[in-house]
Parts: sequence; C-alpha cells; structure tokens
Amino acid sequence: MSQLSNQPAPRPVPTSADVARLAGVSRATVSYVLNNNATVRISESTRRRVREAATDLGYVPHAAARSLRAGHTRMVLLPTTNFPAGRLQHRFFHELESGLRRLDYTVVQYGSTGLAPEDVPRAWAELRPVAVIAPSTIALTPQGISVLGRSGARAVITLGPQPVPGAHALVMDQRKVGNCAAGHLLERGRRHIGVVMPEEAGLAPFSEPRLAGARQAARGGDARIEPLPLRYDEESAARLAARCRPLGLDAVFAYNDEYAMLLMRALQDTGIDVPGEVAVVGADDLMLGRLLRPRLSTVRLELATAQPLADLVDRLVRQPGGPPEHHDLLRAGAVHRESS
Amino acid sequence: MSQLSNQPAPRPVPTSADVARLAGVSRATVSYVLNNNATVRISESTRRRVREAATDLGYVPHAAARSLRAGHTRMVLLPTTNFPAGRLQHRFFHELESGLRRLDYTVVQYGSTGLAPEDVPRAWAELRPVAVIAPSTIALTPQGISVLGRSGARAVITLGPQPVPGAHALVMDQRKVGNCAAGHLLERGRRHIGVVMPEEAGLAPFSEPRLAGARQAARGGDARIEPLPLRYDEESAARLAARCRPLGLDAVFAYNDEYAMLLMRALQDTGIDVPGEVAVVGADDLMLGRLLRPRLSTVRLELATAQPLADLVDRLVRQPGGPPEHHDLLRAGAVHRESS
DNA sequence: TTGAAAGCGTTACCAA
DNA sequence: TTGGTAACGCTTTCAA
Repeated sequence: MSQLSNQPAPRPVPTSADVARLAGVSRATVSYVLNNNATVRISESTRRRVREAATDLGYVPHAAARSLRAGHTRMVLLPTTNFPAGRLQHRFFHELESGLRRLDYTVVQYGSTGLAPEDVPRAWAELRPVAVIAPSTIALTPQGISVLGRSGARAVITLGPQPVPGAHALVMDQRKVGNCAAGHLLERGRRHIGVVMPEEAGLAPFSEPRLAGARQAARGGDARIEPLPLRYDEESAARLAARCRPLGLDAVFAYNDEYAMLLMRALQDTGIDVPGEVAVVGADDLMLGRLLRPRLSTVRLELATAQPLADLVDRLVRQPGGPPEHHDLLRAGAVHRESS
Repeated sequence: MSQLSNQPAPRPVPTSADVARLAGVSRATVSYVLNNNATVRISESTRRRVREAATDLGYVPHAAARSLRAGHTRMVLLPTTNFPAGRLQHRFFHELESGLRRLDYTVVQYGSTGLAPEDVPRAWAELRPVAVIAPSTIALTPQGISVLGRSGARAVITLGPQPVPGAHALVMDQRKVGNCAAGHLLERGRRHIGVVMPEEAGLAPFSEPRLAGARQAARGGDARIEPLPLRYDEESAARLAARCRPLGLDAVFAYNDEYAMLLMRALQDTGIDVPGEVAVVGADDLMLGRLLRPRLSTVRLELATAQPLADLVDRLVRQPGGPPEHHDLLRAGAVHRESS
C-alpha cells in the first residue's frame, strides 16, 4: 500500500525555521527582520540574507500561528446574508473594508447559509474576530452577543434598519424613506396614499419601517395610509392595480424603483393615468426611473462615508466596554420627476 | 498608572484547559468529548461533566489553534471583486457556499480592495486556505498561483468568463451569450447587428467575449457586426441612438437588459421604431424586460447547480496535482418577446 | 547583534 | 477509561 498512494507527499510549507536555516540565523532574527521590529538592531547584511532566503523559499507567514502567539487577531468579521446587496450597500461595504484595511484590520465576509441560527455566533467565535459587523437582519440574541464577547470580540456591531439590544448599531433608519416619500406626496396634495409592502421574504425589516415612516408623515393631517401587499410579479401587480380605484387611492409609494416600475406598468395597462389619477413614487434613484414614461419620482438614499465608520470601529475595538452606540448612516431626499 | 487604566482587564477567553479544570479531567479528555472522538471510550458521566463545564464557561474552540495543530485548515477562500454580483451569480455563490459547508469546509470571502495586485496572493496565503476560488477578473499570475500552492493550498480555481493558465477553471463562457443573441437576430433576418460595449470599467472581460461570440455567429454569412461603445447614461445613449441610421444598423445586442432599456428608450426618443427599424436584444432576463414596451427580447442565462461543483472542489482538494480542469457553467438561451 | 527558550490553544500518541 | 506530553509556527523576553 505504502507505495500505491496516489497522493504525492506535498512538499511541506516553508516555515520561519526554514528561512532561518537557509539564512544561517535563528528564528528570532528572521522574525525581527521580516516584521521590521524597531526595538532591535540587525546588521544590513543579515537583513538581506534573511529577506533573500524568505523570497527564495516563497515563505509566507502563518496568520493563525501569529495570532495564536499574539493572543488576539485583527480580523473584522462581516457576516453576509442571503439576498444581494444593492449598489449602494455594496459600495459602502467596500469602502468600509478598505477603510478598515487602512487601519490594518483583516476584513473577512462569512456567510451563514445552512447553519442553525443558534450555532451562528459560535461559528463566528471560532475565528476569534476582534470585531463583528453583522447585518441586523441576522437575529442576534443576547446569548449570541455574549458568546462573541467571551470569545474575545471587542466590538459587536449591527448594520441595518434596526438596532439590536446590547450591541452597537450602525442604523439605516428606513422610516426616513417612507417619511420622505409620503411627505413628498402630501405636499403635492395627495390624501390617500398606498404603501407597497413586498411579500418577498426578508424585506419586512425594510418595508415595515418605511410604512411606519409614511404613517408618521400623515399623522395629524386628514390623509390616510394604506398598506398594499405585492409580490414581485406581473399578476400580483395587475391585481393590485385593479384595487386602486375601489380603494380610492390617489398615490402610491411603491417601496422602491423596481416595484414602482412594476406597479406603474400595471396601472397604465389598467388604464389609470400616472400621475393624473394616481401618483407613484419609488426609492433608490435607479437609472431605470429616468427611463420610464412618465419619469419616476423617487427617494434618493445616501449612506455616510465609510472611512469615519472604520475609525469608529477602531475606536470601539480599542476602548471596549462602553455603552452601545447608535449611529444613523442614512439620508433620504425626495427627487421629483413626472410620476408624482 | 496601574490603577488608572481605563481598559478594564478583559476576562480571559476560556480555553479547553479551563474546561478540563472545571470538569476535573485532563485537556485530552475534553478534546475527546467535545470532538466526539470515536477511537476512545469515555464514560457517560465524564462526558456530561465535560459538556456542562464547556457550556458553563461559554467555551468555543479556537479555530487557529486547531488548524495549527492539524497542519491544515478546511478554509475555502472566495476573493471578492469591487463590483456587485448579479442575482444569478449571487445565488450561485450562496449555493456553492452551503454546498461546501455541507462538506465541512469553512467558506470565507475576502476582498482585496486597496491591496497592490502583487501582494494579493500573499495576503490570501497567510490564511492558509485549503482552496481558493477566485474571480478570473482578478489577475492571477503563475507566481501568484505558485505562492498559494507553496502555502498549502491544494486547489486554485478561477471562476469567471475566461480560464487562467495554470489554475483550474469554472468558466462562464460569455461568447455563448453573444452567439445566442446574434444567432437569434440573424434568424429573424437582421443583417447589420450592433453590439453594445459598455465603457464602464471592469466589464471588458464580459463584453469582449460577447462580441466575439456575436462575430462567430455572423461568420460565413453576409451579416456584419458593429461594436458600439456606450456609457451607462442617457447622454451617451442618445448619441449612440443618433448613430444607428447613419451606420445602417437593423439590430442591436445591447450587452444586457439594463443597457438595452437605456438604449431602447434613446432609440424611441430619436423616433426609431423598435423593432420595426431596429431590433433590440438584452441579456439576463430581468423582470424589467417584461415591463418595457415593446417587451424586451433577451438572452436567459443559467448557471450549473452548485452542489456538484462543491463536490468538484472537494475532489480537487483531495486529489491535488492533476492537470488543470475546465468546467463550463453557463447555458444561454434566447427569449423572444417583442423587441426583435 | 544574535540565540535559546517559553508559550499561545489544540490534538494525538503513548503510557498508565 | 483517562492523563501526561509533545508538537504545530510564531513572537518575545531574557541572556549571551
């Protein structure tokens, strides 16, 4: 058997000991040279020999061994969710990532698909991240937060529509979106505003606060707010369009531009004039809104720049133990075009 | 000073030694119990004591220490790029991830923003992944592949439009898309086909092969293919629309549905009838295509199911050293609607 | 300026 | 059935 293995014994991975051997110095010296340790002075010739040996061998330090020795990592864990981030969030993610890299953190995304929710924090904790920035759509229980804390995480931060008790929060307060859209429609004299509630799974944490924001805008006036469940398909949209007249709606905030496009098409196919009979407002300010006829009014969203937030994360890591901090990242502004 | 530190000494992270102490057993026993080691028989009462001690302390094993001891990790590294994946790719990613998780791999995404390209493979290698599945849009040099190999990666796999020499490849051959779109247009009698080439950075690895595929479809016939640079904004689209008549185009393959929508709007605003004068075909089969008037013809893309690919990755990891394998994941089919 | 050695948390071998 | 111990790769303190 021993000769029959089809697994060629892989050449072992070079270690700092190999580099030391090749350079004719000790492992300590290798470490000093490769980490540019300033507290110790090494002759230039030794430095060169070490560096050459390292490149010759293709030596790459072993992050796990390093952090084991150090007693901590500089890993920031970004758990990911199942559904794709929009352009805005995606850009924000990458900005945050490079901001953190600039502060010498290693950012790593980690998906939790197929894990039982109660196992999730443990799976994260095994990696000993120094900070976790989790979508607030991942239910994070006090136990989960505590597991992370006990495993050495110095900051647990949620990112999303709502804060989570016991953790810091980067909040993207969706109420602003609904408030802004409804406010815009009210200003333009609309009084009976439908608010599209997507039935697709996972959107509730966004749609519910948007509805609440719309209600808030209408409070105290004579306007009414009507939640309108909608699936993202033409049939559902047609049914909804048919209900608009019976409901007496004169405006709809369609959750976002994509649902708005779907609904607007259905309204037009039903013979309802937009904006004459029903005004429509989307959100996200996608290019497609400018291409529709009538051009789609929308709510433009902006996220805070990420570098200050990277700095914030760094601060929370260096001074842990403070009370949970909440920071709102979102700004919303109505963009009036032709559909409202 | 010693009393003035505002950093409360954090309670140290519990280790298996702590669990052993609390349970009154040795570290070895703890390891046996918590890993359900079958080669050794431990009394039920001991097992219970160990487990209780572990939960009481909130013990979570230290992945780095484990893999240091084991001499290898089960980490599959998925480097990410700057621009957002479409719905299709996103779903595929998550399927692949859970497929690999089912095989007991830890999947981790790692962004390389802000790293010099030559440092990228080294940064990956520090994590000692057992496999790397990198977008082929990240330039992967032979040196890079070699660095990864020498650091213990048993499989380096690229994922994207083109294979990369020296690595395994999951190919999404974009030529099929162009071939399919142009073939569809030719079948319907069009003879002078424009192919939109987005000017946005990072799309060339997709657009170039699509163009090549279109050319391939036209080869040998009397048809002509015309590349049409286009930025994703209305001004650029208007300019392009104005060029259509002078160029004598009777059809355009618009790269994808979003560019198609942009262009179709511009054509209509210029007074060009779609599909009477110019046919338009997109790609991706987005919902928006069904909402346009005329309804947008498109190329529907499908990716292979991910579980077999997870199995493939597993095989490559277990039997490294074979010749680079190429697997095509993409299937394309024309969807005829009204715009062609 | 350099080297020896300890120790980080884990697991596996061998002994009891 | 359980425990002692060595080793994984690295950094750092101390000693030379």
